[in-house]
Amino acid sequence: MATLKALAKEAGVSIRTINRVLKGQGYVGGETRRLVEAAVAKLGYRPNLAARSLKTAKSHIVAVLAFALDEPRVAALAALEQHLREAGYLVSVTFHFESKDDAQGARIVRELLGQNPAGIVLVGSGQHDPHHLRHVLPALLVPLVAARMPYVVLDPRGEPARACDAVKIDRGQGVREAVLFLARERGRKRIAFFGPTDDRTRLDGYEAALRELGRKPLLLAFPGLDVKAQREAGRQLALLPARTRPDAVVTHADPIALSFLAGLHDRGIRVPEEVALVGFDDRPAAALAWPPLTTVAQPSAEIGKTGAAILLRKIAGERPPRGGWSQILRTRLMVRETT
Amino acid sequence: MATLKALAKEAGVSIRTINRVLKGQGYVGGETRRLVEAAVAKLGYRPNLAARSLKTAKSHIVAVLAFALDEPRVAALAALEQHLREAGYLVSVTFHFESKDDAQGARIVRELLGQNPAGIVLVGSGQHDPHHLRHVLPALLVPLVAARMPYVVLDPRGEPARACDAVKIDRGQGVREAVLFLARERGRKRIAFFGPTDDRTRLDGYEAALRELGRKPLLLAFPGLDVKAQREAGRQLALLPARTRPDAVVTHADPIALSFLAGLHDRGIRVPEEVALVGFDDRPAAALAWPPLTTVAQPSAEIGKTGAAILLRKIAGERPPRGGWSQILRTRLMVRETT
DNA sequence: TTGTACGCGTTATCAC
DNA sequence: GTGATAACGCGTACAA
Repeated sequence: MATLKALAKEAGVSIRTINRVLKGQGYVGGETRRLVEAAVAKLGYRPNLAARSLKTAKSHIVAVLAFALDEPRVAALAALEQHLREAGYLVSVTFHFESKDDAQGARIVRELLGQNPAGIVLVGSGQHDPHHLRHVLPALLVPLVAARMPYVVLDPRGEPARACDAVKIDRGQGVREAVLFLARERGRKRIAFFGPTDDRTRLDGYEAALRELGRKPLLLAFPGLDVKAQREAGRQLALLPARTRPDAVVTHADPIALSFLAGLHDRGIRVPEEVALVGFDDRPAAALAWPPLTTVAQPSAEIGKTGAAILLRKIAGERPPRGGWSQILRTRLMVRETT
Repeated sequence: MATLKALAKEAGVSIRTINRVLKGQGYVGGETRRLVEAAVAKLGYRPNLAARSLKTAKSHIVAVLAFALDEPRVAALAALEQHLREAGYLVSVTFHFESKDDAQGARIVRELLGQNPAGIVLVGSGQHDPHHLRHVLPALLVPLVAARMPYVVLDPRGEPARACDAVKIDRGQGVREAVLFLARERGRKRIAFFGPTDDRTRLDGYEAALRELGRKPLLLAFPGLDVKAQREAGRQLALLPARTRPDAVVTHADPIALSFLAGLHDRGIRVPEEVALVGFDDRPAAALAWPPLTTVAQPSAEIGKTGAAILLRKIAGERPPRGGWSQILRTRLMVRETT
């Protein structure tokens, strides 16, 4: 590969001059400039980034540590990458999907720190993993903070046990809007919630909305993340007499909504006529369901963009703004055919 | 960050000795070794990878260029990353989702080459993009080959117009197995195909299976990738008299199958009793559909693993084996409730 | 406006 | 066994 020295020889000028032409700083004679540019084109010169990094003591790599990547997260990651690329950074991705082994996570963070990246991005866990929020994520943050490594967490899906700089989604607000939509636009009277109860973010929104409506919360028993059990829960709904049966169900996530929906179909309950249904996340499966699932969409592209912006400012050494770096983004209700 | 020099000072030995201890090559006195190890632990020494890359003229980065990332591809990418990580490489990812602009693709490849990565991985387009296979992908391969950059294409979803080293899926075989399963295990008599006809890979498998069965192909008119039109096609099926109506439909991909399924539901056609249905890819939406969709699964983890193996051997400078680097992997039929 | 020379941290060659 | 030391390619202070 061509080096600056070879380039200087080819163009018959000094390295310093080449440098000025490439950086576009300072004045260079027009003829000299043309000579240099011709040499660059001829030799196909590319700066050696390792040498540059060594000299400037700056890494041009931002490391992403991903604990789960469903489609909304991939979209967020793509947006993040695009913005960081425009700022001159290369994005590396390390996958750590089996989050059960806490020690391995620590090892991976150590390895990432060993790469001396300019910053680190953590992309939160999959759907509903309290263990991750309470133990895994906080443990990983400690060495980052200790090393003063600029970092940002993308959508931790809940409240981590340790305060951190993150781009968050206002899930409570999303659920609240969905409930109010069902009550006001669709005239539903008995709006239930189906999902884990140890994640307060969505439940708070649900309860807030019911308070606004002057109604009592209606929590369907949630059997856990087992798909078959969730489908069975949908079937059970048919056993309730139509008069006391919920006429709308807001769920914790799209997969949960779709499993529940399958149970409703099994028993011939008509959706949305008898029971309306709302998911959360707007995964591809939601739009492809029958009927297409109304769901609360997270602003994936904005998550990535905001995360990139925060990270770049932290890398630049800016002081945190009042209230800290974290930002909370709004969701959007995607109305389809289950409501 | 601690350097070798600081380490040498701390341990009271020369840099060369430190190096021997860290690399474990040559003999070092036991006492000296302990001294060095203590210093490493105390200063938290991490080798500067930029300096190492500069000296060894080897990059430790493998660049991935992704044109689309649905869940099966993310799984493949995760497997690829894990294997490359074990081999000491860092995986960078560049997203290029808007593949319409061919010039931008070329620019991104130029930029990636500018990073001087050890190798490059191309992760193929989304579902059914003939333009990508005929023009975009071949155009991107040219500079890679010209620069003698080790590369591998992960699952190009069809046959690119230009021969390339790739991990491929035997889609034809997958479709063939699905058809034979429907005929032999499920006793279906009129098995139709629903999907684009300009992609021969799946159609060939379909036709081969029907030949084996001594039957005539039955191609449903395909309206293109518009979801609503696909759903309408499902509705149209109801208009056919039950005696001539297909009793099974094999489709080109899961999203297409699910849109078609919605149309069947709209008209009250029972699945699988009246019409069986098979998808392709095993996306999350397939398992979450009602009824859960039988589909042909691609071996995502194996795709990633195989891709990593090929790339590592190309990076190591091995000569291509007889028949070239490319490998074709088998699919697996996931039998669920639509058959 | 242009040229020279040094140092970044690592690796590896060469003497001792 | 161990210690100096040169070189990788780039960026820039300093000199001309």
